[in-house]
Amino acid sequence: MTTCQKDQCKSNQPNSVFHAASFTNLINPTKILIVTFVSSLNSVKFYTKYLISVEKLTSRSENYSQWYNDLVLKAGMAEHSAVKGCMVIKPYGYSIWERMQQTLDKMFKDTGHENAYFPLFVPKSFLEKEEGHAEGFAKECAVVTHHRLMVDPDNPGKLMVDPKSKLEEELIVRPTSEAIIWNTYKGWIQSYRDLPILINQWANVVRWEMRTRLFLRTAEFLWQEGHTAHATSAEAIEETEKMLGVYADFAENTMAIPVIKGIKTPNERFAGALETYCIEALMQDGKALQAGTSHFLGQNFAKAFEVKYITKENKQEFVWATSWGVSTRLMGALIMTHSDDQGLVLPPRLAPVQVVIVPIYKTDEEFKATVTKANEIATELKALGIRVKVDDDDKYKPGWKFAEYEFKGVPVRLAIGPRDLANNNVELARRDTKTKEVISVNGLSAHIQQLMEEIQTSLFNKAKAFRDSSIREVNSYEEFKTALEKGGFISAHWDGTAETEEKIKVETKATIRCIPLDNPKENGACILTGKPSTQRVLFAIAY
RNA sequence: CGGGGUGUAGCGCAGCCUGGUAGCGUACACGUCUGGGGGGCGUGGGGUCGCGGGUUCAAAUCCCGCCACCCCGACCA
Repeated sequence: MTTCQKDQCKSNQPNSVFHAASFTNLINPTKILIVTFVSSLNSVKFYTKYLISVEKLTSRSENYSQWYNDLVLKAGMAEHSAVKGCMVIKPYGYSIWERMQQTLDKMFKDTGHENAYFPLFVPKSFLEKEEGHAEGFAKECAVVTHHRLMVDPDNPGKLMVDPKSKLEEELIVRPTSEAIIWNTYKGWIQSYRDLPILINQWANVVRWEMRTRLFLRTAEFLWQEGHTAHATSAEAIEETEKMLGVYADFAENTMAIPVIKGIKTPNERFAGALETYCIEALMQDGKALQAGTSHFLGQNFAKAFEVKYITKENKQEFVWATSWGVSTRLMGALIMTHSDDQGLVLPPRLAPVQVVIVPIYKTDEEFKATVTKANEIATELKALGIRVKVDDDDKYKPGWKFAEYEFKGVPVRLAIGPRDLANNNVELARRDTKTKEVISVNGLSAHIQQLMEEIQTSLFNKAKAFRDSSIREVNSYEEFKTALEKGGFISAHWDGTAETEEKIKVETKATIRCIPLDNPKENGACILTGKPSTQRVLFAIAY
């Protein structure tokens, strides 16, 4: 029985990534290739084997969700692991994450933060100290109860949990680190002189989600979590807002993803926070994605862990806290913001390879000549700090390489053949616009350097135009429901109650994504209850 | 947890209904002709058919049980 929805596909596997393979005994079968991918970073060459499929993608209009999945798998970003809900981040995907990390890490340090590392395990008694926090995370925790295995006496060759190794107290695999960190801060803080503490941690966390999606929601994910301690409320709020600004800056300028800065409603707040600030992005399918959060934790954790300091006036005060984080989920945002039916589209600032040069040749002489020229150009580009790769691999044909680098989102491709050599030209192809032009080698590197900026900006502008055109103001519940079908953000009045928010969520699946920070005050009537409202909020269906 | 699927070569799949030599494509190896958008031809290697029982002279195929994963929903960054 055919359940796959793709046209003509006979697969009975609805999630089949490889549709063409289901065209039994027909043309265009699945192709999977091992290619050697070479990236040059700081003169060091990394050779990595990638397993890549080169068959066509499901189109976005056909099935957005499947397009996303196929793309992540086929572009070699990540794959499902043997562990349910956990993914393997593959070298190409990880190299993008590394670039994100590097940029963010510098931004954190430039704003006065230092990195540290805290334990993976949180004793259960720590987690339960802050009540709201405990309740919020209780349902999704991995729990360590024993510390030893033994050979099963009844089942040779099998292991069993040694019942004698039961822990006195269960350890929770961190879903986030507030508890263990604030327990630690207790020992670090006595006086106002010890404040502020501005620490970031790069780590993995585990949240036992019922349903997972590559990058967007996995049981284990990589992130950074900042945890700061301050003497005053005002200082902590300033920190919270500052880091939200860092996130917005990073999303927009490095990832080319436009975001809306805002605060969450009490319903959507982080468990244990007094205020949750967020950046919200809009994906191509009209669904919103929370891209980062920054929390003002008040004195909740200080009180729970009894973290006090002595003021200049020799008085005891509880410490004020913030925490903030972004995760590998941003990888999902990156893909769903820019990529198309031909594969990944990467902004130059994050692309592991920014320019690929493909020599085209028939004879050995032509090979030597084109590769020599390619290397000359590459040297010039590298001198300008551009990440460039010359693909002189003779195992693959030019056409294959073109398709391959397009799929992997390399921003610019140069092709050099005998014809170009004769005319001192190269063929330059842009991934984002899919345009090609033949241009002179003279002044090429400067042109490309400029082009990198142009592509970066162009991607952002394109995404922003889409986002801006997807914000719709409505003034009635009927309008609201109609607008929801189109996707995007909906700007509407809300009476400010959790009941109304919940009812709208149940009836329409839309949630309040945020109350934008720069929101103008405006009197109106709640779209559901008609009660007075002083400002619009942004609703959307979210990932 | 509810609903729907799938486990057969590295990957994608057919074969199962109607039991009888494990097959196709691709990838891989070698040869050869090729080479400006995913090459052609030829040869070759590669398998605990998810696991455990049962029926049978004989099980990938029929029966029972189990496991795993994927997709859709509720929960969440």
